[in-house]
Amino acid sequence: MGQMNLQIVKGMRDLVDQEVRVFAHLEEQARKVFGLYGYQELRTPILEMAELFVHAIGEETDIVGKEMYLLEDKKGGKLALRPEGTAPVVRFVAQSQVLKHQKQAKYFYLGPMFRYERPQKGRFRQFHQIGVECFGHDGADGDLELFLMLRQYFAAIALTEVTFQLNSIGCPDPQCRPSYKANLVSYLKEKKAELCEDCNRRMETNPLRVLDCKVAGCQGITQAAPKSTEHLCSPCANHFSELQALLAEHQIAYELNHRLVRGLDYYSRTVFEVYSANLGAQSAAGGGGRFDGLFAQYGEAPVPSIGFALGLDRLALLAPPPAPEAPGVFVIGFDRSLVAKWVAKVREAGVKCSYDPGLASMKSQFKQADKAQARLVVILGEEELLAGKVTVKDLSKGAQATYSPEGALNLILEVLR
RNA sequence: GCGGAUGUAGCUCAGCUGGUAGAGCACCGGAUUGUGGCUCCGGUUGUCGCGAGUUCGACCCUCGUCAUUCGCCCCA
Repeated sequence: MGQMNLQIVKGMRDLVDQEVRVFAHLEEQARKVFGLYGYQELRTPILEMAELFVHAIGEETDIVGKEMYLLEDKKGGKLALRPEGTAPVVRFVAQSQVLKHQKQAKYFYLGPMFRYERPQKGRFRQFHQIGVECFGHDGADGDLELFLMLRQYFAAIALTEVTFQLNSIGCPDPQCRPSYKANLVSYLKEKKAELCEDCNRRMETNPLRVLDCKVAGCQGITQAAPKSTEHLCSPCANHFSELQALLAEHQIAYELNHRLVRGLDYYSRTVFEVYSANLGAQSAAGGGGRFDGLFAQYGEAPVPSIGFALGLDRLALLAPPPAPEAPGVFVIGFDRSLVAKWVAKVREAGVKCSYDPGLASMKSQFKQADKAQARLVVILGEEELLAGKVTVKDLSKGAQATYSPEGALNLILEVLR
């Protein structure tokens, strides 16, 4: 047997200690804030029927076409590692029929998602999202609630420097998005020669996508393109202006971006993204929108719905790290059993405690205490052993004194709890 | 799937048209024979990503391969 290749799978990563604390902190704050708004935590499986995502996200999207992790179970059932969180939540709501006995259902979820993409800054094949979905209410005040909640959440994690971008892409009514799309396509066809190769392709497959092309030449053209918000049917137009009025009323800052279109097929009306610089090419830390038509795509009775997802890995790059872990005690000595006894005693008292199992030289043990960022050092040397006493040194002050065993423990509790 | 950059000590990196490797930090020891963090002195550390090729000789040149990273596509 040769040397095993002990290497993590491409696009996956191990999170250790501080990194885990950052994630845990972001999750904990989400639970707290979303809970205030009446959202319940929902944990869905990581595996779903592949079909679920094909219907929700759209057959021709890259996510379904080439980025899903697909596998078969032993009976040949086609499964997928979930590439996003909305479809599973919708599946749960439909399957459990919660809306049969309540008007609204509000859930948040957090956990890993999987897409087979080329990794780069802020993008991994296993990535983590925090998302929320609100079902059963179609008013603009429902949209507003998400913005209020996001604002509160960003404040809770001390995240500044983010901006909301907002747009409305209308609904499937023939008077609305389809008519706008036709309008847009005919405009784009006139400019065909000036658009990049990709955009010429997108014009056929997904014309709205031309709007967010990054090529400078295309941007110049799309700047002047017809805007979706100017071609909304009147219910959609009312919804959008109502939302803008509410945002103003609650002093939520946003930028209208008529070139904002979201990647997944299920969105309708309100779409928005959370932007930040400092994310390299991945400037979006999150995004969401309304998806009133998704239930119908599954052959279910329609349910007005809206939600968003935040990229946890990206938030972790942006948010200031949480407070470091509380310091503890380090026990130093030469007598194995005496050291072990004190270590146990301090830990049982609820204070973080470590020691050098090698019981190296005093100097070395002190260095380790410093490195472990201990606040107090319990010294069990020969003098202490003879006198039946304990010396405690405060590393932050450099001062030390000798106590009875009881006195030492009291001091530790006083300083560190 | 496509393009660019990078792979040398535990970490961050240097290494001159090719002559078989170095710095800082870290680690260990000493100055301080019971005391860290600062300072000074000394010491250890390498299949130079992997595999071929060119060459008297390759960390350096060629090709391949793997990995990382930044972009494109797409998306959180």
